[in-house]
Amino acid sequence: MKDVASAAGVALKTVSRVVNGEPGVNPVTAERVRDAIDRLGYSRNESARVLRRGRTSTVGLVIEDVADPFYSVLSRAVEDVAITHGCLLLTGSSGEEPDRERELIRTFCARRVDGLIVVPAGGDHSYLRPELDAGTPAVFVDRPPGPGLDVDTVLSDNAGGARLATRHLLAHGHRRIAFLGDLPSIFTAARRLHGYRDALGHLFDERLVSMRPPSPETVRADLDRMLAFDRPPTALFTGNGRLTVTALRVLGGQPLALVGFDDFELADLLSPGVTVVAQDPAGMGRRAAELLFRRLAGDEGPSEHHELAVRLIPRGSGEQPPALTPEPTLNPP
Amino acid sequence: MKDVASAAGVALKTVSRVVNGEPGVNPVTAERVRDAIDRLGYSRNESARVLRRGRTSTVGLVIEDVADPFYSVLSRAVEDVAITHGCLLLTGSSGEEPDRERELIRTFCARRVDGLIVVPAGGDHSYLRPELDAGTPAVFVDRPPGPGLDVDTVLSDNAGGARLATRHLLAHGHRRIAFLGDLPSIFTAARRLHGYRDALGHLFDERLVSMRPPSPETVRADLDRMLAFDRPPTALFTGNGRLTVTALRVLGGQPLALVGFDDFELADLLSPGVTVVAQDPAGMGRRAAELLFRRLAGDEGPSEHHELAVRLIPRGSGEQPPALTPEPTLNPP
DNA sequence: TCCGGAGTTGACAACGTTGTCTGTACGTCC
DNA sequence: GGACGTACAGACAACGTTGTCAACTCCGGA
Repeated sequence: MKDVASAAGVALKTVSRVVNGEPGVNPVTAERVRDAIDRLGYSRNESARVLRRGRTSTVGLVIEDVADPFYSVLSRAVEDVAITHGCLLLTGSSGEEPDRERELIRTFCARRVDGLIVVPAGGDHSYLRPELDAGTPAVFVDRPPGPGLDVDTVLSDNAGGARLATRHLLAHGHRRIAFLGDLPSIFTAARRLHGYRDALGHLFDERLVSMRPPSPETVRADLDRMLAFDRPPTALFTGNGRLTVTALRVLGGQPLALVGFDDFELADLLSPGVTVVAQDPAGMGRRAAELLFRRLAGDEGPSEHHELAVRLIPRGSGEQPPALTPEPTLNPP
Repeated sequence: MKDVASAAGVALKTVSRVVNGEPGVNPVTAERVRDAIDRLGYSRNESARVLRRGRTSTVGLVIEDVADPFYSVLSRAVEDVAITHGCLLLTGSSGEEPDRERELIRTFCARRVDGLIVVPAGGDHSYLRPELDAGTPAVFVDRPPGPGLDVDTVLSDNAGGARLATRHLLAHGHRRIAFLGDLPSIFTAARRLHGYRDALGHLFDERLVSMRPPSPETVRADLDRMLAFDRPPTALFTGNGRLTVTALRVLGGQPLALVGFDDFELADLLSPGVTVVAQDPAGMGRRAAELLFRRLAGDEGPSEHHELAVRLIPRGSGEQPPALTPEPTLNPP
């Protein structure tokens, strides 16, 4: 900028004014400055600008894994909103590790992001307190923050979705409905278990529930075990997209009705099509980003807690009737 | 930092030394400083640090769309490499629009990223020249830059992969093999067309080729037209993942052998499984990032051009023999 | 007693911007 | 003719770091 100033024969401040489109510059002078800028290929140093002004026009996004379609769609939605506000997006994958999450947030804060959007992996976010008090707003998405932190949240109706799925299977005649979920320490998994249990009422049987990190081995073991029961499940409700896909691979044609939480590409092309409870990751990202930018614009209202609706998409796998099992005869009234 | 200094009763510079782990500080003093840091919840202002040191420890990544699995996997690989170098990743989606690509790169450069990784959308990148000359290295991934720019590239063996796919179908008895690709102005689409044509030799028939932006409508129209020919295609080679999926939807059980470029989740679960030529997006991201960090470490060697191998994964759809068609009888020797 | 050197510590400038304030020229109004 | 307002331009400090260099203390050796 100094070079531009001397090239144009004006003071530093005049160049600054031209670059920022501030009023009060003679059009002739401004033109001369713009010439010099083009000639020298000058571009403003944002670091210095940020240092001086205190705002970075940057938003930090912490998700579990960009490579997961759910989060990459959410991520894109956030980016699209950010761009309309002239903001750049810093993205980091926590890989479901609280330490990496914290490290990412620390790094983002050190770089003075204007705001944070977080899909939390850890259960304790008290370390965010100083940042929040310092005026850096945060929005939690998909899962709420640890206890004691009163921030905006955008969640899915997990329990409601699970109820929907379970009732759907009940309505198609199933009474023995298994549930595979992730660790109950994960908020969404716990909420979905709750909805499932709620919908089942007295039909709930804890032997038909398994909550652990999904892997082909664990899913296979769980399903094998359950299917060997006297009264095996006739339907399966899977608690997230990865589990649904893994279960499909493991089942390989077993006559088990299936409803999965989370929609996924090609669910309609499998045979039968896979009935799912679809969340709206793009909607969540958009909502969270809009909320964040409202905060950045000065909205000081009480923290907001949004819950986005989910919808059941019947495609075949969830509408199959119970396979013939000895169940009714085993349990005469 | 000033506050920390006065709280600990030392000079600014001493705090700086402690924060940066520089030697030559009395352990007792250092401890006192660390205490003060914890007490005040101080964290270094990276903007100021960047301004002073000239390096941002930031890398810019421009892709077409984070929400596309190919790019989100690539993106994650880049992030993983960046993190081992203590770098943060700025990501932006160009949406295949040259203007947005340019705008993103301009923004990244204004923020003084240390380096750029670009999946180019546009065909002209001469605007990058000043940045490159100024010492900001760039690596182009998936597609090369426009003419006249001599930078590192990491590409897939597109032509080889297309040859592989086409020969695979030929080997299974097909002689009428259709090709659906994206616009030939897109580098990868053109290379794949080239490989397809090369493998077909005199069997090439331009009426079996359609190259335009994929949408359900265009794909349906193209396939309907081709299947109505006297000698319709018995096999289809789709030039990218989106086209493969769209074609699968449109075909809905038509007896057409199929090989697709790009692997995708669940390709194995469809029936028949979808035979694909798989690229290695994670490998591309990793390779590009490693290359970039080598440049950042001072490697001044001539520009490198990596081509990653692809592999054919037979799953069923590409091994189907030609359906019975009048072809042989229509064309007696 | 003096000197040299190692081990610490601090003062100060600089990075490239922008906010504040001051200065100058010119035109207008009384 | 003088006071005043407007439009424009520039000087200077400040943002929060870090690199440079100088200074101070303490110790052992001459």
